[in-house]
Amino acid sequence: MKKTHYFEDVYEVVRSIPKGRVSTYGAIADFLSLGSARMVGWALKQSGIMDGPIPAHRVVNREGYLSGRLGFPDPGYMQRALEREGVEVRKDRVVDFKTLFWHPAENIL
DNA sequence: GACCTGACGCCCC
DNA sequence: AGGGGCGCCAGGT
Repeated sequence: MKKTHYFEDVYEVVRSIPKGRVSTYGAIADFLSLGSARMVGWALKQSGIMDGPIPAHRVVNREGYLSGRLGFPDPGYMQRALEREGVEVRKDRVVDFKTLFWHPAENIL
C-alpha cells in the first residue's frame, strides 16, 4: 500500500492514548484536521493492528460502543483487552465512557 | 472511470 | 428519544 504520512499520524495519536482510557474516531480525526472520522477507522482496519504496539482497542465510536470489535482476531478480543486495563465493558459499550474519554489535545497539557 | 462501501458523526425530522 | 439522510475520502470492484 502507498506509504502515507497520514497513517503515521493516526498511529501516533492512538499510541498516546493512556492505558485505561479510551478515545474516539471523531476526536482523533478532529485533532488531526482530517475532516473524516471514517478514515481513522479505515486506517486502523488496514493496519491490521500492526502486531500490537498500537492499542487500537482504545478507540471506540462517539457513543462509547466497540464498533470496531469485529476487526480483531475474534469478537471478544477488544472487550477483553479493555477489561485487562480496568475498563468495564457491557453490551459492547464502555461503561462510564464519558469519564474515561480522552481527547488527543489533552495530551499537550 | 463510475459506483459502492466503510472500525464515523452531525443535522434534521 | 429514535431514525434516516448525507458528508466525509481512500480502496476495491
